[in-house]
Amino acid sequence: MATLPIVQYEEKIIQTVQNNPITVIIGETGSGKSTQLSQMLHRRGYSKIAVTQPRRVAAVSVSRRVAQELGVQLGEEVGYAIRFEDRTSRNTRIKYLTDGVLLRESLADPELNDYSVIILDEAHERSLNTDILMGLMKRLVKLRSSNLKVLITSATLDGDKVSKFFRDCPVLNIPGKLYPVEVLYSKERPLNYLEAALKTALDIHVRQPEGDILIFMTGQDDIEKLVSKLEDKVRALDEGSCMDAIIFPLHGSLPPELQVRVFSPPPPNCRRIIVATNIAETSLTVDGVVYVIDSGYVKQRQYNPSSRMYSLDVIQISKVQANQRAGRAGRTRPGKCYRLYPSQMYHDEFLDVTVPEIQRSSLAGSVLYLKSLDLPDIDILKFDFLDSPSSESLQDALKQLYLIDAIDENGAITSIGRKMAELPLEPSLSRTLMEANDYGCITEALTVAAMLSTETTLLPGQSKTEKKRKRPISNLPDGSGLGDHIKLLQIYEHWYQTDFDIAWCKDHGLQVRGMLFARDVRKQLSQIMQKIAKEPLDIRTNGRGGEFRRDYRNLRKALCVGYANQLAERKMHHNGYRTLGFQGQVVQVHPSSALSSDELGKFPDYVVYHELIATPRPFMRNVCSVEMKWVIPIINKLNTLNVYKLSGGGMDHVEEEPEKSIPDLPKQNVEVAVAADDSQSRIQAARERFLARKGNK
DNA sequence: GAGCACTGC
Repeated sequence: MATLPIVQYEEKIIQTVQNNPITVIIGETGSGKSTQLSQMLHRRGYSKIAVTQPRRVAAVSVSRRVAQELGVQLGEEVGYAIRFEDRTSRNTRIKYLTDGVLLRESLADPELNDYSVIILDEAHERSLNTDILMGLMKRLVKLRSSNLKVLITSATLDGDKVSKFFRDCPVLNIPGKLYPVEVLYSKERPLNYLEAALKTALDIHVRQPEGDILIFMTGQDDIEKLVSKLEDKVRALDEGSCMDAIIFPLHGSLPPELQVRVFSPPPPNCRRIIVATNIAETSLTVDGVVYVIDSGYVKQRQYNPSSRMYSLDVIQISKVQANQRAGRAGRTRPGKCYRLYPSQMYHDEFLDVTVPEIQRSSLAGSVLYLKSLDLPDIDILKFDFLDSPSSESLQDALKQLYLIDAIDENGAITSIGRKMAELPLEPSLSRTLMEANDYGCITEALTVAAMLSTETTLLPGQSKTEKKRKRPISNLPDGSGLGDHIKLLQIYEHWYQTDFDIAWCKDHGLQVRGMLFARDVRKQLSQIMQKIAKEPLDIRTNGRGGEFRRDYRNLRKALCVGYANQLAERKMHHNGYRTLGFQGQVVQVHPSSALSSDELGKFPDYVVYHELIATPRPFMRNVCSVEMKWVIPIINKLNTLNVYKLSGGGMDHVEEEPEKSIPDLPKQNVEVAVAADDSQSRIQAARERFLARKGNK
């Protein structure tokens, strides 16, 4: 432990922290900042220290380590708090927690008076929550100047920029413990990065001394292809001409038991080749990697506020990401990084830093959260972000919140909005719960919200090989044809009737992890709703299967109110839909949907959707049938919407055209690039470069 | 008739 670089800087750190409200600490991987900073400050008598982490596993493992170093029992002086799990006590002085949990705590106590020190760790990852916390901290140190210290720690964060943001606060640089990594570039732009990766990996395997290879690809598809090609080629090598090789795929949708294979040591005289997504960039650290092959691409989800659509695009990585990937080769000894692109491309085309999540997400939830804090000195549109989201994105959030009654026409939070903010859900679902509470279907709405919180984990997990097998399983409920929300509800109720039987999930092709998660979420939501619930929250089933013939009118009505910002109207003569409000988008029901058509083959006239996704064709995912008479009041509300008033008059530029709920001519094309919006256009440019390259093939 | 990177309250 004594060898950690940070230890030599203790005096300097303590002095700086004592003399300044905010300190930025730049410490590379291996500097020991995550485990040591909190202990140093604890030794100097700071009474209670919070350390945020962007990931749950990190909060748990780092706190465990610190408890061990201090020789105390986890949960006593040192503890952690993550969703569903609080291992702290009255004695806890050093508390590791996810940034989301700290945000929740600040809802109950906006001044966070429990803590004398708050450390935002891994700030360079720029998670949505960390960014919001940075904005809040800036204001909090003013309010609590006498008794709060804030530390922002990061690996590669641009120290000057952050220092400037925090009124020129001091920046301390702590060296890391990484070994040197030699970076090698391709001479040419790759025509096909899969082939280039294959060739490079074989080359390393045949010519280079021992050491594992880590290859960064973009997704499951690429990974599976590359793994099988590598296996073929390695098998074809002459016996004894080089050491053995064993090849592992590594990505998020891999079952956990296959993921952990990369942590067990390889057999002797055998090289491991790990083909991974971004998961290996930060979340999982594979020991023994000496060679990194970097495709230069990443798959990233982004939100476009002008079309209100998500897309999942393959884009060029940033320089920061490229260097993070390279660093993965130097954790145990000097390594090499092979970049499958020329250095000129790295220097001229790659963005310096990754576009932060706050500029790639829908902000309805975050804006509602900030509104609910009731900070008198904060105007949402002028909230001080390290990197501000576009005004378009903030306007989009305000419009959405207005349509679901979370804020009034002047942009002030309503009493409904206040209750919504307490629920760890997207605003449309929290609004649905509020309405369901009045319609006597809260227990069903809780289940729907919990099931939707798990998203894809619920769907039958099928790998490539299983895909061809025609699903023999699946006598799962079908949502009575009313849509996916109802189907999810029925599935959960079925599971409930089996007493949460794990085997039942497996038999029906449901992912056990996802179902258990839904159960946890439902429990948590019930606890929060308990205070205001008008009837029991426990699941009610009559046990005779009769409930599956019901029409779920009240629940669908509640969904219609909750999803007032996510409504679509079927086009006259076919099954395409146009979204209602702002800029109508032409979209289709996702083919996996449980929604059924009538005897004429027509879908219902109106549906609500959980999300729009361009893949690249625009689809509504998770839809539910609603009735026209429920929709009319929403259309009326849409027509009275005034963005200028919503933003409290603080909007810099106002659209000249009044908002129309139903455009005269539907827009056929999705607008992707928004000239005024820097982050969107930068993302788009990165994407176009990728597509241009792809076209070269 | 499509296909999904990674987190998190």
